[in-house]
Amino acid sequence: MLTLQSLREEQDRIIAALDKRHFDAREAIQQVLEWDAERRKTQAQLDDTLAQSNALSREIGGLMREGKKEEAEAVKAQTSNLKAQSSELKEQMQTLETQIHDALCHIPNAPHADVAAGRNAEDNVETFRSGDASTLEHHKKPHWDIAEQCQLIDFELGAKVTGAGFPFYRGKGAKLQRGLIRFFLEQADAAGYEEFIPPHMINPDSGFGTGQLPDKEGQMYHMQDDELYMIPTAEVPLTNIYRDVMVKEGDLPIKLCGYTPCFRREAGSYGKDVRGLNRLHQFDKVEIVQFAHPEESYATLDAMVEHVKGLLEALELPYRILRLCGGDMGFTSAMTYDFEVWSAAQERWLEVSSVSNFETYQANRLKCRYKGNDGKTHLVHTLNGSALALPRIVAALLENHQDDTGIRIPAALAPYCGFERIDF
RNA sequence: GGAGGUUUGGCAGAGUUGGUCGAUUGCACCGGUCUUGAAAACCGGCGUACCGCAAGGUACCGGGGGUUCGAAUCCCUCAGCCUCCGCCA
Repeated sequence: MLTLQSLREEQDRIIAALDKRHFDAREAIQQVLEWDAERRKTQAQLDDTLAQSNALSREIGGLMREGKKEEAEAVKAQTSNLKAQSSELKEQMQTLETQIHDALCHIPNAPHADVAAGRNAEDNVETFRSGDASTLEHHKKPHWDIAEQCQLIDFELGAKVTGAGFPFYRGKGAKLQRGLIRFFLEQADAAGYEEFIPPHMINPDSGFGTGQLPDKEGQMYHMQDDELYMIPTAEVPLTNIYRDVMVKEGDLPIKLCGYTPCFRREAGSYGKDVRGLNRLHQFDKVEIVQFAHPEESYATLDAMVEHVKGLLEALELPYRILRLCGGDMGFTSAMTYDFEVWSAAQERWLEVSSVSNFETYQANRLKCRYKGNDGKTHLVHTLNGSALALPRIVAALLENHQDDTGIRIPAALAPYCGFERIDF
């Protein structure tokens, strides 16, 4: 969430930035600032009351030690009024703090100055495209047909055993998954990201830390008996490693990566968007995460974008990069680049990666800070990106590297799969 | 799942018959003296957050709640860790 300090100091800038999301923050911010002023006033009163209580208690302590019991009793009588006062003030404080917190939780991150205003995906800005329109393939067999024909993925079996959106991968389909995961992890490793295998379930504190809770509660699978959530992305456990941690300024940037399955309820999705591998309830992804110095975080974002580019180049897939407009960005992000690969059968672009800088929005929830040269503590900037999400990559590989007799596995990937072709 | 123990500031480790304890001490760390430089020694500093222009105040000894004029110290509850038992990949 945004910091109170930033709301106080840069109210106008934040309101203007949030306008780019078509989020009118004027009223909410006004309200928060009012509550905050009240909170500060209340705290001053409370602190004062408590200070008086403490003074009397010390006095009583001194009198008791000297054995002046009656005098002590007399002083005790004075405390009851203060006690009632302070408990009332405490209650007021708590109410105000809760109100402020709840309100802050419902204000999205302020987009970076370079982010375009805009309502939806059509307003996103293409910042890079591999090749040009003439290099795009068309009229290919859709990946769901190939997956069935070559027995790579069994959607119906998944539907029987679990439900729609939980496919089985089999044979070369399974090996392709494993090969891609290893390929992505090795690339991340080479780029200096430390590999983790995190838990696949998280507690509510972690869900709050990265912003899934309370805003996206319904998107996660929830184990009610144990109050745990299935992770929607490795971002959540990886980023929460540094929840409530004071990092050393010299240790920044911290670079982590990890492969996990990701679980998403995807409530409300339907139609062609969910066909085949387009949208699944469980899918595999390698995630990269960085904790960066605020002054470096946009250079870091660029470096992460370059990393993902390298992966798509190696897979020889046609792709483009979009800088999302305000209206299409996630709640917690200050700037996001989406990567899309071409589906030669569906003849449309499929999102395979999202790389974001959250600035201090997550760090403020996580309380992940460093002590600067100035001796003060500052929030770090957090960033993450998919590198990469597998299903749509598989779809794109099957469709774009298709010829009359089968599928060619790109040379960079083949060693990880153990085969160079999938024959029809 | 059952029984017992335990949880203190970056780490180690005091403090549990409630009362100058936000907390002794050591290490680590930062600054200074000394030194050509370093080490050693000595001196000083050294938790976090909030309120306040400041002086200063308030809160925090795993989390939450309670008893009390007053709690790191007593009670309840939840969680983590350790030991033993049970069950099991």
